Amino acid sequence: MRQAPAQDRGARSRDAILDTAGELMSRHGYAATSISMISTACGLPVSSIYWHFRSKEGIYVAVLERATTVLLAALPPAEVPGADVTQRLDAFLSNLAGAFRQHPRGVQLLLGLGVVQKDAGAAAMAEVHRYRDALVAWARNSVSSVFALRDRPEVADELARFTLRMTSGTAVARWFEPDVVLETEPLRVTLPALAAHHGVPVRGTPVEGGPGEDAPGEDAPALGVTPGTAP
Amino acid sequence: MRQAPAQDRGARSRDAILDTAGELMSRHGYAATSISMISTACGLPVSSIYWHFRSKEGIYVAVLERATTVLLAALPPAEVPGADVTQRLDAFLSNLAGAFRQHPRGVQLLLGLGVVQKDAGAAAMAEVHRYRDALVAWARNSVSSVFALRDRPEVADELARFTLRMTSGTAVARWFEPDVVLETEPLRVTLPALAAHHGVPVRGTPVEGGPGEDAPGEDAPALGVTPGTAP
DNA sequence: GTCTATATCGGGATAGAC
DNA sequence: GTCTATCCCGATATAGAC
Repeated sequence: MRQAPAQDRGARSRDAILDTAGELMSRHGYAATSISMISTACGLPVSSIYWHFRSKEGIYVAVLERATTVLLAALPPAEVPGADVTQRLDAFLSNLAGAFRQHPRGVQLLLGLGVVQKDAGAAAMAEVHRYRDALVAWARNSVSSVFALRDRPEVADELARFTLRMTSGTAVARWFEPDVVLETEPLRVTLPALAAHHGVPVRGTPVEGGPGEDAPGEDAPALGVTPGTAP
Repeated sequence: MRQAPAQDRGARSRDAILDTAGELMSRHGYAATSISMISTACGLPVSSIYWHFRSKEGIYVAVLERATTVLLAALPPAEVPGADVTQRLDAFLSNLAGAFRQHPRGVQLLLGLGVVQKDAGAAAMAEVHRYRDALVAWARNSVSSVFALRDRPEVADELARFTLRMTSGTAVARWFEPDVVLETEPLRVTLPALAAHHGVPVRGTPVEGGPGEDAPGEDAPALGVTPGTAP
């Protein structure tokens, strides 16, 4: 039987195409990434690419789909195990930063960088919206769990938007300085401040409720990053 | 003398080209914006565009240059008149949000959205870096003035980066929801929190110092946008 | 499933009349 | 300064042998 090896080779080619396409599209954007670039980068001829995918838009959709799968697998869905708010927040931010560090291209693609409006067809844009919304929902559920905001959906929404905008901005900065990572410390400070500003009780943060500790501390709580972010 | 009208017409054509090119490039990105799109959008034939500008890259550089001029004119350079930290912060954020609201395309272009890496040539990328750096410098000087950080340049740098990343993220969000504006309230809350976290004394913010007012006010101070932004 | 070869179209850029 | 007409190349996509 030679069918199995052939199928295997096809699947590996498909993966290779998606790998290089994701790399190139996240770096150059959808419009600036040509099929020939993908072809020369991954070694396979153009028509093989068209055998695996109907069109350029099809490649893009497939890249998005796989990036979503990988990324959502890397993001524990809003369980946030810690008992303390600070611990849960650290776990959440650690997950976010870990995903950003390990799958930066996926983050860039899912946040919609790389496409601008009608570059791609309507179907592709709809997919981008879907995946982007999925990320937003994950962030909203996570912060809702971190700060116990079941009855304050507006606050959860604002905190999630705030977090994702910082993430987007950092992804943009990565275009110019590839070494940039998502800094968790500013978010660890500002998210509780935002929550407190909306009247959400937050323990261990500089809010007027508990005057016992006046100094927030120069050093962060030094909670170790949660292991297990890398599957 | 017919020279004056002719020159005037040429200058107006040049402006029209830059207007439409800036609009299209900020919406579709550099690579996805074609000369023919610009031609049909502004009415002038392709060769007229090439008479005014050497190449597509030349158009892009000119668009960036003009956006920088307009934007930096709309941003009072780090004077920040208020006596109180809160007042100065409000003025700063009001200026930033006003510029974002009135020149969103310029902000998008200067922040580097619309180009991804080597889309344009090396010269254009260098220009993007220059202009982006100018924006960063403006933000750093502004926050330095707001929080009196002459002797804490590191803190000024972090606050400026934080602010511009939020701005970048908001600009990205504008691709998907064109109505999105730069929200000043989260920044008004989080910037003092970040400053306080670094040991910078901040008066009138929800830090343990002054518990008199806990609510900074739901409504914005309604500081008028600076006039004279549109020449 | 993979390759060579090719059709077709649109992009950037130029020539030269007016 | 503006227009028409054109060159050249690269991009998407397809045909058909292997």
